[in-house]
Order: sequence, then C-alpha cells, then structure tokens
Amino acid sequence: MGRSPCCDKVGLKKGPWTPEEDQKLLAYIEEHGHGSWRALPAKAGLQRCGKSCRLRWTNYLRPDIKRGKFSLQEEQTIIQLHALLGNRWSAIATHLPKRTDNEIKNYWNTHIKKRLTKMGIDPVTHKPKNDALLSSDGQSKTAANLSHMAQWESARLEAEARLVRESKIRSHSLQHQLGSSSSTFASSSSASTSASALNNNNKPEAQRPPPPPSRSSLDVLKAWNSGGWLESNEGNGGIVSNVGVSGDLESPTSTLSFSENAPPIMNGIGGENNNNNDSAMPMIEFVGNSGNSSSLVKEEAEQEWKSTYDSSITTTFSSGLHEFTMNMEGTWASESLRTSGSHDIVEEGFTNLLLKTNSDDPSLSSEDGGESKNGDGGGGTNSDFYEDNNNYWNSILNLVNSSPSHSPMF
DNA sequence: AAATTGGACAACCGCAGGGTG
DNA sequence: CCACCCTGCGGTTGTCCAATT
Repeated sequence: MGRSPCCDKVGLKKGPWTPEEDQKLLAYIEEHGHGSWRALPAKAGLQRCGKSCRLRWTNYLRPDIKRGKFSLQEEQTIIQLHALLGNRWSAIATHLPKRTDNEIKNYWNTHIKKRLTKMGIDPVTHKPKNDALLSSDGQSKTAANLSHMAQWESARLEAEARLVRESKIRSHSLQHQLGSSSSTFASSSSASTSASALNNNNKPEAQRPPPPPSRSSLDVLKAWNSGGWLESNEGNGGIVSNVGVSGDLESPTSTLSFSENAPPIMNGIGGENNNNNDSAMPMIEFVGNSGNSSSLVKEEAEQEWKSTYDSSITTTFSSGLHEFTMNMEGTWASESLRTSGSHDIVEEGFTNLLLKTNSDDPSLSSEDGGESKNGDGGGGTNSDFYEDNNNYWNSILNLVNSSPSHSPMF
C-alpha cells in the first residue's frame, strides 16, 4: 500500500502538545483551514507530522468539542449505541454531538466497560456472561435479533455514509461546473471566518453530522432493500426480524428505520445538551445536563423512561417497504416481569440499574442511597439478575424505538 | 514525605480503503 | 493496473496526577 512514513521522520516532535503548538495550529487552521494535513505542519511552523496535527485538531482543538464529564444521559446513549453498533466509535460519536470518538472510546474503556463487567454483562456482546442460563427461554433469541439488527444497522450506516459522500461529490462537481473558484482550503474566503463555520467545513466527513435524510437517499435505500424480506415470526409472537430471502440474514442493506408514529421521546428538556439544536443532525437527546442537578435529571429521565416503556409495549419497526412489529409481550422480557409483578422494576429503568449495581462507583454515585429494592444486600438473586438484564435490553429497545424516524441512525 | 498504585485521558500506531496521477 | 497519497478508524501506549500505602 505504500504507506508513508509519517512520524518516522527524524526531527519531528512526538508526545504531548504544548500551548504554543496548539496556538500555532489553531491560528493556522482558523486562517487557512487545514487543507492537506501533510503539508500543514510545515506551513504552520510545527515540528509535527500531519497526522499528529489532525488528531490534535479533531480530538482536542476543534471549537465544537465539549469537554468534561459525561452526563448520565450521554452514558446511556453510549451504552445503547454500543449495544447496537459495537466498537464503532465514530458512528457512536455522530450521535453524541461535541464528543469525539476518541473521548467516547476512552470513556467506554475506563468507565462503562468495567461497570458492565461488574454487572455480569459482557461489554462486548451486551449479553449476560452466563448466557447458557438464558437459552431455555427466548432471551438469547432476542439478543440474537438485536445483534442482527446491529449488523444491519452497521451496513445501513455505511450505505448512508456512501450516499453522503456521493452527494457531496455531486454537489462539488456541480459547483465546479458552475464556475466556482473557491479554494480547496476550507474557509479561506475570509480571515474572519468563525471557528464554528470553519469547523463545519473542515470536519472529516465521517464525523460530520449526517444531513437530514433526503427523500432520494431513503428511496435508494429502499430500492436496495427491495431484494425481498421475509417477515419471520420468531415463535412466541416475538420479535419479527428482517431476514433475507434465503433467510440467513445475508443482505447487508438493511434500511431499518422506525415508525413515524413512534412518540418523539427523549427530547432534551433542559441543560446544555440542548444547545445542539443548531446542528442539522437529528439526534437522540436526553434529559438534563452534565452538571450538578443529577437528582432532578435522573427523576426526569426516569419519567422519560417510564413513558417510553408504557407507550411502547408494542414496538413498531418500519423498514421502508415493510413494517414489522415487535410485540414486547412475547419476548423474554415480559414473562418474568409479569409473573413477578415487578412492573416498577421495569419503570426503574436503565439509569437505576446501573446506579444500583454500582453504587460503590464514586464517579456515578447513586443519590437514592444505593439500597437494593429487594433488600438482598445488592448481591442479587438470579431473578434479579434476569430482571436487570431485561431492563438493560429493554432500554436498548426503547432507544431503538424512540429514535425519530428521521434519525440518521435508524 | 517519599514511593507506589491506579485512573483518566491524550496521543500514537498501524491497518484499511478511497482517490489520484 | 499500479504506486502512492491521504484520511478515517480502532486498538494500544504513554503521561500526568491524585489517592493510597
């Protein structure tokens, strides 16, 4: 592949960036845009390789980066998206504005991963570690279906990214035909270009918020999707999965999206998370902010979770050409809950689940004292274990269900 | 007070893949 | 078609710093 040496060059600095270097990079990009990263260091007077400059910019210097602790809501989003997308940090980052993939990845590795492990949940598969225990009922089936959904969604995301690229190329060539003589350097037209505008232009494509889904984009996806889907009822009246003609989920072109009738839940109610409205990206927003009102935030979030659950016993998926129905009644989630009469456990939601099982975690300490509802000292019985994991997957399903129909994700 | 440990996060590494001449 | 350039991405390492011994 003829990989270029990049940082192998002697004389190039590595390691932490100094404020002076930051200033140089910032000043240069603000004035000229980054242009070619490879050429940038020399032009900016930096003894760094272009790659290092790019990383510094995208992970740290970009003006639209939000720093500081992750809010509970952001954490929930990360967990849920990770359950669907896996270690696709860049894809996850597109749903968390102002957070970089690197930041999310780090947070996952240092915080969430450990916590899930502690809960007995495999952070890779998001399944209970002892999956054998679940094989007797439908739980693993549901998990498998979610895994399939994730695969489809993965493919769909890639397809959408392709479309974005293609449309961008088209618009560029159109501009070119119209005689646009703009520089290849972004934002070079004015020295007073604002940092945010500059950022939009310079943002790597994959990290740019996807544009509102255009009709044509969806149509293309639909067309791809027209290869034929079977609606396969997974016994028990359970989840209806998208299965290719051959029935083996071989098609990578899922257009899984969600019913436009789905309630527009999880919109931000307050706090800094709502400052992202200027973004064209239809995102999943949660309640609250990253700051100090966690108790209130949690309460509101729980209300959101509750209403989500109540209103989505029947979850409808729309796949463009087909509508599928996931009847929560039939899944593994419901039976034990009904029989145990512990609807409040469901209502408790994911936040408490995390908090409850990790009340010893100082970084996310529980305000409710961390006492186990069941008074079992926090160890948890087997049924608690299942209920917790039911909640876990329910929360993911709820996220899926609640995603607005125009979400770039679904 | 010094040494050690561990967490957090910035930065680097190297592969993959698209674009281009 | 090939060689190279460039960028995106995920995994890993390095560094800093606070807590603990």
